[in-house]
Amino acid sequence: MKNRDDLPIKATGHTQRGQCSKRISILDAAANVFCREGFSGASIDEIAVEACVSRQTIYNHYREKETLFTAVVEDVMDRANAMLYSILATFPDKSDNLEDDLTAFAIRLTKNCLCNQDGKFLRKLVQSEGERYPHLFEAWRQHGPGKISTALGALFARLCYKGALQIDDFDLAARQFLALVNADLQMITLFGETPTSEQLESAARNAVHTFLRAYAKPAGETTSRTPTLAAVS
Amino acid sequence: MKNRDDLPIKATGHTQRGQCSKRISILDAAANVFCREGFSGASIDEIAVEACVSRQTIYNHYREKETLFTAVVEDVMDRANAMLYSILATFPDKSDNLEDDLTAFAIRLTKNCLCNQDGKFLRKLVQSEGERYPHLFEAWRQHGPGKISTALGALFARLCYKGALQIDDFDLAARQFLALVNADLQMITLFGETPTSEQLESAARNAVHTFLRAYAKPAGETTSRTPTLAAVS
DNA sequence: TGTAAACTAGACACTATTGTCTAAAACGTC
DNA sequence: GACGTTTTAGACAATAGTGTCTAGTTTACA
Repeated sequence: MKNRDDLPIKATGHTQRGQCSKRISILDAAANVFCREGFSGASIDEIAVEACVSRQTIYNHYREKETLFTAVVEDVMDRANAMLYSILATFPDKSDNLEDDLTAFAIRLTKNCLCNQDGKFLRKLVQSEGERYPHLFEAWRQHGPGKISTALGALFARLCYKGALQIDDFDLAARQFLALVNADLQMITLFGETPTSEQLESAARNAVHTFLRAYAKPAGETTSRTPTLAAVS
Repeated sequence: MKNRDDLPIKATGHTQRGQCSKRISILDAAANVFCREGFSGASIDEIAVEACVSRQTIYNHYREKETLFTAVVEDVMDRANAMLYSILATFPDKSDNLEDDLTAFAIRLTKNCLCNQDGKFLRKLVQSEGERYPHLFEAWRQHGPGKISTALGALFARLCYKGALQIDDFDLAARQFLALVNADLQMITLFGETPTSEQLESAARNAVHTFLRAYAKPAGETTSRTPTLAAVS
């Protein structure tokens, strides 16, 4: 709903190298509108206005609405995946101060991946259009949440090897870690709101605290609390 | 997409008391179509066909599309809330065999509330239309997930009092219990699929096992593992 | 069997949207 | 400054959807 006069700060118009900047502002605007209105609720005209671009330009770049939609989804997915792996790379690898380190990691993860604009977009769009475009989100399913548990599980395994944790099933622990981090945030994100820093921090602290209650290796012991219950099938 | 010849088993047409059965089949069909297509993607004609009802009948009962939508949402919310509280009433109140009892409870909860048709509908619709109709879903926010943590928290408090658990913050524990139960199911439900019984059982077992690792009171002890870390703000 | 209500099918006006086309304008580059 | 490309604004047909209206049919019920 931006007026075409108040050019946004981020290069929109004729200042940047023209060819590329149009595509970018179209993708950005389309992501916003698709996220806000859903696929069928979004109109090309609305996207054109929000991108400060004529409607015809959109049709020049992306043949039709559906092409634009898939381009937007792929663009967001790429960005989200890149961000996700860059955050995963900051997983703590030493085991002193584990609670603080894990909490800080959880905050980074939620702030930059789960609760940012791209995360919100993907959550909404997968939920509302996932059944209609199964092939489109298959990549996300595979490389996004599908891989994140495995990748995170491997990182937990490393911590485990260093003796800090006691985990039977690494992937399960990773899924539960993510679930716990989300426990306090779901209600907020479900309504499209963005959690405050305080909420993110509190959620992360609660999650890590409980996670460590379940999975931390007791101080001096080597065999400890019911570790033989052979989790999972 | 039902043909009007193969009258569904559930009373649709002229057999039941006519006045009410039309409303019901309209609400049912509308719920399906809204859930499948979203608000703007759903067309009245499509709903009419799926309800085996003429379009005019829909306009007779519900003045316009938006009225129908709110009626559908309220209908589903009422049903979902009733089911939720009836399941909450089956929360285990004795502490022997706690792991099995909690697991069975978690299965009941997921099967009948979180993963059934109404649960899917609410998740999708809150996500896609929640921002557009904040007033409409406010009731759900309050009485649905808002209350469930509190109610479940109180039930955990009872178990705690009986000496089975050791919990600092009951509401937080309740949120985490729900989050853990969902940990293995999110990927499935996110794409609109319905988990199998095996998946529900496995998810519940994993969740309860970890939950008890974090919150079970160690067998003989009275003061135990780091209980003084004063959870939560 | 008769009456009032509910329902149906179809036509209808109106609006919104998609996607195409065209001529003019702006732009980058040499 | 000239050239080719990109962009723009607007008109345009085609389609789909909403909501209204009407005339005829079916239903419920007494």
